[in-house]
Amino acid sequence: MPNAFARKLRRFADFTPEDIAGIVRVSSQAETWRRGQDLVRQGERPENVRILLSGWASRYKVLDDGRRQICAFLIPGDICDLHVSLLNHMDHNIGLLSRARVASVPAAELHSLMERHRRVERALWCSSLADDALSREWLVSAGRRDAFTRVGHRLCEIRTRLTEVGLVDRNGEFDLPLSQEELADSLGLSAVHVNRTLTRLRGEGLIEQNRRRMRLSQPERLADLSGFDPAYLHPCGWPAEERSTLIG
Amino acid sequence: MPNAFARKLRRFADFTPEDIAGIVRVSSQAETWRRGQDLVRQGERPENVRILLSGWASRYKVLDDGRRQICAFLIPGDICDLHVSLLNHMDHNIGLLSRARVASVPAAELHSLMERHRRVERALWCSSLADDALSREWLVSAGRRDAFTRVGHRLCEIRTRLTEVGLVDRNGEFDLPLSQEELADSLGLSAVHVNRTLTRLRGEGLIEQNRRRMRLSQPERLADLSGFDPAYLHPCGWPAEERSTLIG
DNA sequence: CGCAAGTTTGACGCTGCTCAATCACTGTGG
DNA sequence: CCACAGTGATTGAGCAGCGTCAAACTTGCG
Repeated sequence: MPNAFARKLRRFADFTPEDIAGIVRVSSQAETWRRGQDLVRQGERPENVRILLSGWASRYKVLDDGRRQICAFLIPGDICDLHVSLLNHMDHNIGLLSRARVASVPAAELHSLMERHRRVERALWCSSLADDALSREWLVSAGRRDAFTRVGHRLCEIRTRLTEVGLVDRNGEFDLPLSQEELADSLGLSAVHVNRTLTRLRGEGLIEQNRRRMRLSQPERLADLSGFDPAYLHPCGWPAEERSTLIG
Repeated sequence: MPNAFARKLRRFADFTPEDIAGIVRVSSQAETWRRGQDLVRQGERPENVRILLSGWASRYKVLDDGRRQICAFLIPGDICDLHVSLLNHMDHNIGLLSRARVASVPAAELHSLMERHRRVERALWCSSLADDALSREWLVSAGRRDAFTRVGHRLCEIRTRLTEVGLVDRNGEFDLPLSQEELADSLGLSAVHVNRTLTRLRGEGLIEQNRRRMRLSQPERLADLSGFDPAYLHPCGWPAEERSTLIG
């Protein structure tokens, strides 16, 4: 599979080789960005749609007093903003959490791709819906889960998402390029409390870490303890029996 | 303006009379529902797109232990799920917070409307983007605002949304058909603490309530105190100077 | 080797939760 | 018309989860 973007979309549709070629063509112009840079800032009206080919990014907002809330993690294959051309301005920032390769596609080009390849269009909308579902689940965590289940649930979610794009290795290990503060800002917790919670998870034999590598030692048990049910990630855009009839 | 749905969409586009007629046609078949009924349940795959013509509804999820998180309020004119046909299942419930009139539109009919009236299609996507922005702001509240600013911010948001669809009267009063528990479940707080917070807001002369009528006595001050900036509601789908060139 | 950024740990206290009792309001049946 | 029940609002007491502050330690990087 040519690149992360195509790999991700394939989750939502059975593409023809022409579909794939179209996807790869629009996402071939990539630039390398550094950790800490902002792809887009609040209030801007970007010209292009950005696609993450490698590395992590986040949507985030900053309050008056400097507190920050990360609203989404973007991982390889994710589109940063499909709808750029419809908005009058960005209501949040998109910042890079690691070094990353980013493709920049003029909105018109993406729209024309969607016109010519309806399966691609459908896959893009599905992926956008999956993002909405993710966002709802983050709200449930922030609103109604305690620190322990919040952290556990988030780790399960990340592992599942990374698995889908082939970024979890045979041992179940994956790169997690997040500082504890960034994780905290995504969960609505303080960095100190995230630290204590990770320590506890480690102590209970649920996770193993060194450096920026992470492994969930007992994924099913952690999922159980933290109420993680991957259904909301919509692992497939539509029921298997309809895959062939609905597309095209 | 014929109905709440048309009134809402008009915010995002300059429609022709034919556009309006199309909108009204698809949303004319409405049924009355009672408070407490669920329009759609988690796990279902609904056939039709639902549109709220009057009354309030909520998207919500329930955790294993019975705790509930409301992820969105739907008010007159809102579409409950534009994307129903793309999903393999609902990842949340939609429940009615008050008696309501609900139109039920076959997905195919809505799609055909969108094909024939591109301004309507565009308005629908804009409204869907505005919902995403709302959802992000709820996450910011749940994650990073204290109880006082959380409640104040939510009240400002509700007032702004209701104003946009003409449901705030000359005195600034509006119907708020929410119990304190429902408000709490939307904010990630306990009902008791929401009660104390409302009492404080009342004590500071920021709000006035009786029964289910609400009035923000000093809207600007409350907005200021709670960090409410309506920009995220995307009051207009695109900049004014581009209204005429982008549509159609 | 040395600085900067990130992690870890402890102490302390506040915000917001839980439990529980009381009060107010609305609708119901006798 | 009134007693009664059920739902929601209000208030108090007690407490715990999590935040803040601060210091020590570790790791990454030039």
